[in-house]
Amino acid sequence: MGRPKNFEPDVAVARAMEAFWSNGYAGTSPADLAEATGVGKGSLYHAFGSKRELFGKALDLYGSAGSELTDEYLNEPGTAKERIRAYLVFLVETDISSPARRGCLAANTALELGGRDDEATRAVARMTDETIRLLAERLRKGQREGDVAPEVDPDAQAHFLMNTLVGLRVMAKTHDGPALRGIIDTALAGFLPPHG
Amino acid sequence: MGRPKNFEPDVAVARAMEAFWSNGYAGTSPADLAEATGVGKGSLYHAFGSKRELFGKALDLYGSAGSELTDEYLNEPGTAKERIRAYLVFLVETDISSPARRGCLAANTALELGGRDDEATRAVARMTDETIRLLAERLRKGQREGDVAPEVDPDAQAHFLMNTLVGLRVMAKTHDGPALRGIIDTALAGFLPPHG
DNA sequence: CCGATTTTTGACCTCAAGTTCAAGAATAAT
DNA sequence: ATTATTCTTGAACTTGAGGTCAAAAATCGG
Repeated sequence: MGRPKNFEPDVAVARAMEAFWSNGYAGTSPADLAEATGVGKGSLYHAFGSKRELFGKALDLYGSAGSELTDEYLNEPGTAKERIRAYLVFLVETDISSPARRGCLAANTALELGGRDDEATRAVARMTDETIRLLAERLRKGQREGDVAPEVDPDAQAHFLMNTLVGLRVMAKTHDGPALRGIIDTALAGFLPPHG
Repeated sequence: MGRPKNFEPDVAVARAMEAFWSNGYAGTSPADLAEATGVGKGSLYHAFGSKRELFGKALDLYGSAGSELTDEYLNEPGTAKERIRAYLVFLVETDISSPARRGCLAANTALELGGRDDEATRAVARMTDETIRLLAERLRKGQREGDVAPEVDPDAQAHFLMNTLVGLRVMAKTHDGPALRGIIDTALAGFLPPHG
């Protein structure tokens, strides 16, 4: 009972996520959030408690949407190397095709809040580790299917790829498509094919 | 003539840089800057005009100090691969040895201000390109001295290394020494030795 | 010592961030 | 209808950010 909500909390979180993504945590004010979600400031506080809690929900959403997307991308038909390349290229193209250059919410958060907000830092660490896990899993699948050399260490390689990915999304703020695609090529060149 | 300054502007900029580095641009208030520099708020405004201008000076200082350090590190005796590894290890160790985990001011700035502050974005891009230049130069020197294979493309490799470096400094916010050192190993493994 | 000039100091101002809250509106159960 | 409950709205509050300014202090040339 009680008066029904005027908005879908999930939608509001999704819109808030976009706002935080574009402008950072500190750079997004309650007024901005009200405008982005179409929900009154008071209602937002009523529903979510605080800006920080809303941000927490937004981060969670980003994490689950991101790992879903990663999973789908990596497991489409193709070799591990092909799929990983496609994934990296997709992220880079997405980044640079928008003039906003908002990059990766997780990386942005790591740099903005890292060290000063333990919970946010841990949330980012979890997302990162999840992506690393998906990459390592895909590499092992590649080894089973014979398109990744058995001497490749999937965990080490996955960590390295994650690092490359993070780097790319930061460099997307300052560099252009050709530079970024070149980096992808170089990063994947050291990636041993089988019987190599 | 006129009343002499009570402080060394260079020192104030250096201290301001530390403050911005630790807390970000938005996270550092004029009051914080006054405390960090030991200079009154009014004097800071008198001397530097605005917080943003002071930040500009701090960024410049970071850039010149950084490229000096990079240059020194890369050109100590040793092969290109040895020196580049030493450089990466040094940065990572520095990052994780401090509990503040402040990372790289340039990367922090790229993510905090990238897109929203053109001048800051360009400043970061310049620093990045300068480091890439130094790396490429060192690789060419390695080719002349015979410790880097001639088929290596110094520019492409330098871009890739820069990207790895940026990634490491972001991941230093969330991951520990062993993980980061492992990434360095993997990144450098794809680096072809001569005759190879 | 007297201006002229430059710097310091601290009070002051404006504005927005982040939050709270009282009053009213919408619903369901009785 | 009444009540209990939940949500909305808009005003209001507190705090600090970012910056300005007038007055005092320190220096130098004459």
